[in-house]
Amino acid sequence: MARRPQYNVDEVLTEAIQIFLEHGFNGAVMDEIIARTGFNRRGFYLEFGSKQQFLYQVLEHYQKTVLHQAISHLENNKGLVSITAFFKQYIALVKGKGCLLVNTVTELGFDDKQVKSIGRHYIDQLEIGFIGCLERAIEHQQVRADINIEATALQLCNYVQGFAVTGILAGATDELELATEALLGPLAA
Amino acid sequence: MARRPQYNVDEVLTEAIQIFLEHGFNGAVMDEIIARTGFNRRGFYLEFGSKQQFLYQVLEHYQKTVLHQAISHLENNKGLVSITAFFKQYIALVKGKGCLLVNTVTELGFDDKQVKSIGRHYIDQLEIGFIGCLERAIEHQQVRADINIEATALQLCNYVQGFAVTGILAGATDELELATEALLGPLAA
DNA sequence: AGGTCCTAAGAACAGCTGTTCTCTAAGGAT
DNA sequence: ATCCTTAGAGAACAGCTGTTCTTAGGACCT
Repeated sequence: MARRPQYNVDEVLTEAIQIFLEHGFNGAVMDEIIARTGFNRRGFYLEFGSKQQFLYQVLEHYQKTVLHQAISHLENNKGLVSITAFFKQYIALVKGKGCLLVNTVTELGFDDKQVKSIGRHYIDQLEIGFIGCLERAIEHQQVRADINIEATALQLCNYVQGFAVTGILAGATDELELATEALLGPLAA
Repeated sequence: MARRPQYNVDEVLTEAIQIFLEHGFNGAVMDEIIARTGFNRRGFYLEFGSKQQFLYQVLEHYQKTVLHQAISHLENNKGLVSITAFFKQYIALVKGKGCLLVNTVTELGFDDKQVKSIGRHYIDQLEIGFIGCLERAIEHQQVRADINIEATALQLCNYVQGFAVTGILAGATDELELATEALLGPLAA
């Protein structure tokens, strides 16, 4: 045996999230990725193969470590409370930064079918989570019984993507929180 | 005098919208821009100076010729009808394509302050339009009188940005229309 | 301690990108 | 018809980008 790697793949992926958020995929250059992740070129290509395949792993890491913090609330499925908790958490995650998944879809969605597919699965996951919570919320009479669950879930999904964009433009204001109140208020029973 | 240019700046800008929508800013290369716009390199740099300044002009053109088709409905200010018309038109514009302004903000928003500024102005413009229409709608008792106008306008703005993202991922389905019904329904008086 | 395997650092490379330059000829003015 | 300005096509260029290769040194095992 010989020396062991000094880098930690998880730390590399975490730092890469920041880099891609700042510059996009095509705007992020290998020199910066190497420098900021504390990686080295040889190891990088041994580990990931290419910049593009690296992106896929970063996206997966982003979903597991960042987005999951919000989505786990939906998976708890405690009705309206879970939805409210999801939005609160999600806003905290994207405020001032945006969402790496959304940014990647808007940048590469046409050229890269895999990115598009990842994006679709993400939306599906969200929709399923919302539908579950809405069903539970109706059971417990937390929301109006006459809402169309599927349409409302789509509405909420759409809303989430909006935050990802507005989050980049919104400064320190509480625009996002205000908008969420207007969104969830009318649903309540 | 001598020869006149064979290209038409408006046509060039219109074709460029497509190119940037497909590949993003950094992903769109000059060779394709030159080839598809029927432009020539020399004329391009005489006319626009650089790829980046070209982008700003394309964005302006995009707002004037594409987004304005939707926003003009808000400027009509006929209350809820205008808002409904806006969404219908906007969905048609971004379905299967996305929004160039949103794509550019998510790709370059951190590095390019001018792009960020353009994005902010766009959101402000939307918000003002929505507020005007909501005020009118309340006057005419088209929506519930107890809504918070500012918060609802923010909510609608956010929604618009969501469509820009979902529009890329949604295929030929009517997800977007369904979601809009769920959005505007609860507002109605 | 010494040998050996494998890592870190970065030089090197080929291809690409945005931009500039050259040269030819189109076409309006006279 | 001729001149002369300027557009068009693309060659040329410098700098950059992703990727590979070289080299020197570090750490684990015996």
